Amino acid sequence: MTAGGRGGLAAALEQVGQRWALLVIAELLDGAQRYGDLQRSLGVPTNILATRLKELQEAGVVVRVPMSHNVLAYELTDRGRGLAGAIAELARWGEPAEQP
Amino acid sequence: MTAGGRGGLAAALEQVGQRWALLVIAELLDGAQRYGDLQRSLGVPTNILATRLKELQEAGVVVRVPMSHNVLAYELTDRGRGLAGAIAELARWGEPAEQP
DNA sequence: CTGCATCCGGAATGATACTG
DNA sequence: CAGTATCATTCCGGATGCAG
Repeated sequence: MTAGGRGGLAAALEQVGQRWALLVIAELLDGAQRYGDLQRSLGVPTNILATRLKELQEAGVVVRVPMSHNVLAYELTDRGRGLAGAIAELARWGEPAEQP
Repeated sequence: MTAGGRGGLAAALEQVGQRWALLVIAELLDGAQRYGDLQRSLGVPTNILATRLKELQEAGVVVRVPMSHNVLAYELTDRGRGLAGAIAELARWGEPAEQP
C-alpha cells in the first residue's frame, strides 16, 4: 500500500500548510524560542501565532516547555524536526539564483 | 550573505505556499496534464485551479503547452521540477507511520 | 512585561452557475 | 473542455484589551 505520496502530501499540508506554520517551525529549528521572540523575529500577528502554536501542538510538531517560573518556551518535537529536510529544500528552491 | 533560509523559505511560500499549489505541482510531476484531468484527480474547485495555474505560470513554475490542435495541457518547467525533492520530503513526512 | 484572547475589515477559498 | 462570474464562508492581519 504505497500511499504514493498524494495522500501523504495532502496530510502534511493539512498540518503544516497554513500560513506562517513552516516559518515558525523553521525558526524553532535553531532551538527553542519564546512567544515574544517568535513574534518579533518573524513579524507574525499575535493572534495568528497563538493559533498556529496551538494547532502545531495538537499535531505533535511543537511542545510547550517551561523554563524558569513565569517563563516558557516552544520547542520542536522529533516529529517536528522531521520537517528539517523539506524546509531546507523549500528554502534552497526559494533563494534567488546565484551564479558562481 | 548566506540568505540562510528564512528569506528563501518565505520567498518559496509566496510562490507555492497557497492552497492546492503544491498538490497541483505534485500531480504535474507525473507528466503534463490537462485542465479537466487536474480538476478531477485533485478535486480542486475550478476557480481556484484557474487562479493557481495563472499564478504558477507567472512564477515560472508551470507552462501551458499545446498538444494537438484544440487540445492543450499544463507542464512543469525546470524550475517547477526543482520542487520534486521538497514535495517528496513533505509527502513522506505526512504519510501515516506504518508498523509491519 | 509576557502570553495570549477578542473584535473587525479585508483577502483568500469554496460551491455553483454560466459562457465561448 | 476550459475556463469566467458570482456569492457565501472561512482565513488572515492589525489593533486593542486583559490576565498572570
